Amino acid sequence: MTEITDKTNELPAAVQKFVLQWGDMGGQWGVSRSVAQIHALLYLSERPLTAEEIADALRLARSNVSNSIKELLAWKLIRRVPVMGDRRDHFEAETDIWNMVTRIAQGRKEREIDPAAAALRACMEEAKSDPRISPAAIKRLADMLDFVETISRWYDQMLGVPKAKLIGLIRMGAKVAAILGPRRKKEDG
Amino acid sequence: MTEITDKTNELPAAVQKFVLQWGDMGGQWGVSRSVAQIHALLYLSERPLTAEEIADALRLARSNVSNSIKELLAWKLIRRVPVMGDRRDHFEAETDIWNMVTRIAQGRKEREIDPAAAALRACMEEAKSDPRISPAAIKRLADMLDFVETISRWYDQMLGVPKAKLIGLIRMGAKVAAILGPRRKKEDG
DNA sequence: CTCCTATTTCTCTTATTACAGAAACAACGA
DNA sequence: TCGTTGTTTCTGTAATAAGAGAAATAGGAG
Repeated sequence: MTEITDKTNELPAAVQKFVLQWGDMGGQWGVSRSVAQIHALLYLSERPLTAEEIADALRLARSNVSNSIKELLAWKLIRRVPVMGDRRDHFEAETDIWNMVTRIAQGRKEREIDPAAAALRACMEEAKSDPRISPAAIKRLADMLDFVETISRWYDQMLGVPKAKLIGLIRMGAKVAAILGPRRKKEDG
Repeated sequence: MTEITDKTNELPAAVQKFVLQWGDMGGQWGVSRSVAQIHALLYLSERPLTAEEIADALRLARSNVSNSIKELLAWKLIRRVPVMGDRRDHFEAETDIWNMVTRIAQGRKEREIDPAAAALRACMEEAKSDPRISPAAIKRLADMLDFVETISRWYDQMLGVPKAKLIGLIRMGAKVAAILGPRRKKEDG
């Protein structure tokens, strides 16, 4: 590598804006900024990039990129792709947004909802055998548990629906809402 | 108040566990731990509590409780209730979980999804007038924008559906999934 | 006006997290 | 056995967020 790092290789403004915005959004959710930024970059990249290209483009530490890539791979939001004549690893993003979100949804469910449900169940057990806990409180715990389990089940069911149908279902939202009689169009006070 | 603070007034273990767990979950989401804990406590409490009772039970600073209460009120997850013969404010939680989640969903949409969509639109505009951005990248940005807007619309529509019907819809999830032919029940390997 | 209650605001401390940068380690091919 | 590539681990640091505690403020009720 005898050539000097070329600073004119900077990202186009629009890409940069997207990367920053996406990274920031990631931060507000559970994801680290680096992870989200790398994902954004790969999502907009035409060709697979190496870890070093990523580190260079985003000015991140190589180690950070390595770990973030591992995380993105675990989420299956990016994949390793081989490139002819280059021994280095290259990565590209999943470009199908619906695949992306189902994967994220699945991951978040497993990592957040399921453990929460388990903890709730434990609370319930403990509460039932504690005379100090009022029946009302027990009922509320039960309601909560029921809710969480209902949602959990629903999540799984929806994840089982083929992508195309799910998209249709969501795009049909307006009709579903209308059929279910959201609020009659009379004059509302 | 001449009586000594009675340390035997501690929360039952099950309640404590719930409060801690809930507070922790809040942290993983966007909510501060205190806010989530206070909400958990009120959710299980039989009677409305004063800010000081809350501060005492959770060992939080009074100021912290005050601010957290304000936040919970803003989310409409708790409400102020008057108590006969006591000038102090008392608070109780919304106990209907479906109301709770619709309020949270609405809030998060306004605070997170809508701004993200706006930022994305801005990126799109900028990208379209930048010759360096490949058509492929533009397409991906467009896909993303379309997705976000679809979801945003869907959110609004679902929030417009009356609670009871929404519950029914979700509980029916299995049937919906089945009708949409998730994967035929033949013998799965 | 003067208690009592509640809210609000400040500052300070602590806890958490993200990240850089160095270095150790593993795998593989020439 | 070296050189290349990648992963992993460690340590320090900077940024952020949360919460404590004091103090100022506001509003009623008597």
